[in-house]
Amino acid sequence: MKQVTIYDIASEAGVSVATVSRVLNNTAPVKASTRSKIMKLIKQHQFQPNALARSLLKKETGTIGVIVPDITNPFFPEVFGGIDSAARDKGFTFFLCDTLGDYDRESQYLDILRKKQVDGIIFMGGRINLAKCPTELVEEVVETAARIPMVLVNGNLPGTELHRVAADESKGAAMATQYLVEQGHRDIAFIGGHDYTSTNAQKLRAFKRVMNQNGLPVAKERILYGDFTMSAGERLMKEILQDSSRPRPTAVLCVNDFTAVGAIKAAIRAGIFIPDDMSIVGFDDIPLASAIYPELTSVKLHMDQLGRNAVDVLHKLIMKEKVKRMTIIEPELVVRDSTKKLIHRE
Amino acid sequence: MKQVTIYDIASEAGVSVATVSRVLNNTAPVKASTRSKIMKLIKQHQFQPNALARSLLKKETGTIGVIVPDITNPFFPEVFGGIDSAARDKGFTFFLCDTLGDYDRESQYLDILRKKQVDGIIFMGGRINLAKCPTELVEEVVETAARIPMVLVNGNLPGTELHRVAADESKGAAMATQYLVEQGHRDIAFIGGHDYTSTNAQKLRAFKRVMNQNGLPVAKERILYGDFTMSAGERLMKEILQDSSRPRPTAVLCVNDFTAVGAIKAAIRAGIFIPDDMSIVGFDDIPLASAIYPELTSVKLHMDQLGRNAVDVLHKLIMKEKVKRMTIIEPELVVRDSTKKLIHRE
DNA sequence: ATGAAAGCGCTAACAG
DNA sequence: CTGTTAGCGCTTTCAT
Repeated sequence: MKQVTIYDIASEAGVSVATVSRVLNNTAPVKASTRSKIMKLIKQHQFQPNALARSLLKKETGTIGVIVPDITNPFFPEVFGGIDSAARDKGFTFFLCDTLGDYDRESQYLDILRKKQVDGIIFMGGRINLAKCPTELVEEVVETAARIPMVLVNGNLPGTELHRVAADESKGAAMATQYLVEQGHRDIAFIGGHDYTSTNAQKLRAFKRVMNQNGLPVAKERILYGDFTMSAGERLMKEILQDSSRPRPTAVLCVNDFTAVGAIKAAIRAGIFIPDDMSIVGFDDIPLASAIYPELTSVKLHMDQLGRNAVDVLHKLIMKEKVKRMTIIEPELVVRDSTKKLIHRE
Repeated sequence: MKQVTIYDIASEAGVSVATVSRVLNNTAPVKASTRSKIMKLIKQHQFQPNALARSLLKKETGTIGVIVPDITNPFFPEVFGGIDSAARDKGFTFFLCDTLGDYDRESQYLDILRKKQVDGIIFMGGRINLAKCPTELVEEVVETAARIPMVLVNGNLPGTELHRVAADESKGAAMATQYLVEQGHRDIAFIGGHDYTSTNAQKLRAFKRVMNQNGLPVAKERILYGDFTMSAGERLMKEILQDSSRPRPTAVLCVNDFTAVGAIKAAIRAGIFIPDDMSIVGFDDIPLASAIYPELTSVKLHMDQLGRNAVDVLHKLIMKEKVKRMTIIEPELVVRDSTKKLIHRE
């Protein structure tokens, strides 16, 4: 089916393309009768102006590129939801770029998004979550950001001036730890993720700091590393339970909800009651957290707000308005049923 | 920062734009020395050809529009993952259009995608899941599909010739029901979704049919309707448990996993052990299903395959190759820990 | 092997 | 109020 253009409409209406363009964009007054004649033709032919041609000229596409490491991980759809709800009324459409955390794919997408002339980029995951990101990878991002407005969500590239929106994970971990301590827990384990990620580093540091401030020791055996998955949570919890060299911890802080859910499963399987025998805290508060039984106590990161704020910042960047470089979202500890005051047994 | 164009590269290299275009696309032989000179300039300026201009000319954008009703519902990221993995190597990028199940937004996106000249559309959710879809809504889709290759995923618009890829939900429901019956269950309830959705209708019909075939009655009180959410599952399970007019069913078939998870929670809270006191089957097999305790027996719909097959069909449509109008994905019953053989107590 | 020039469909001066 | 025209950045004949 041949694409109908503004020329077809114009000639059929007996006017010039300029006039058609004018009614299309309401960019100048058009005689009512001409206008309605044109409108009729537009309806009749189901004419939709070619956005490529328009964008080519206007140098704006109304499109935002959203880079995520794994859309299958509930964290990111939640953020995306926030992005969408904040940007759709501004008329933006989204390229969803799923990188699978692969740096090469990130690079490719950065290129593609430039070619496609997106108005802005929201970058999540992958290289911006590394405790130490290789210089070339940083450079790439910086160079793209020099040409296209960009905001990093929940990540960082130290040494750069990139705009960021992030949850205060360190504070969240501190809150959770302090809460557990106040519930009477003294022997708390930390089930972490990859040690080369900044999120793991931050949470672990905060955990240790708060334990310290409370005069509580953290044995080396109490720090476990995994890969942020449910099965890692299961495996690590099993490890903890099998360690017969010491009594089991009365509480566990997990690096994210997946890990916590896995840990809970392993515990229940081993006949340990949650929260009676052991308290468990997750991180992120993805929908899963309140879906399981017992409902998970978790540090809510307000993923939707993360998305919404990212759009705010990005939009200002696009409009060349002034924005502050860093936006912090306050986390919130959501206490549910997986944690409990410790009844000292002696 | 001024966008650098093919003209800048050309003039700086002392050649014509045609030559630059040729090295860019490898579309005709270029003298090695010229080529390398150009390449160098491209690298140096970080030149990326403007895809809009190219697409305007070529009449293809390498972009697919993916319409989903709710990216926050794990079902859709899974499908999207399949789409992505099948299409990215073909060089496609994706517009993710989240409609929130709102028909107006669906219409808008259909328009936007046409304007943006996408090469194809994958349509999920909303109007294509209605048991009876209003004619105007059907028309819109048909008209779009007349201009842009489109495939409907897990939905249908009866009376149209649109291409579809769908899981056999009816069969899935039949399998699950038959399985429960074979486990000795005779009093089975069905916790459904909205009665105006085709998915609910299909599953319910299959459920009743199989019960019938086994000579088992289905009391009216055993069919409950909700809205596919966890809280509906909770509420409906409570309702079932509070009905003192009859013994509680020994098994429950749920319209989806969310509902099942909610039902399980309500049951556990009421002191009912799953699966010992009651068997529960979910539908879809989203990741959540295997995350909870007890792990949920569920009808796996192979969401990723749904996505992959949709891309296959769409790609052939785009290439104007022949494709069959309907692709069925076989469901699979995944038996886990939420179901159990019924031990008759009398 | 390379260049000149004609568009792709649209918008935005500039005239009238 | 409306028409003419010059591009936006790129690809592609058609020459050379």
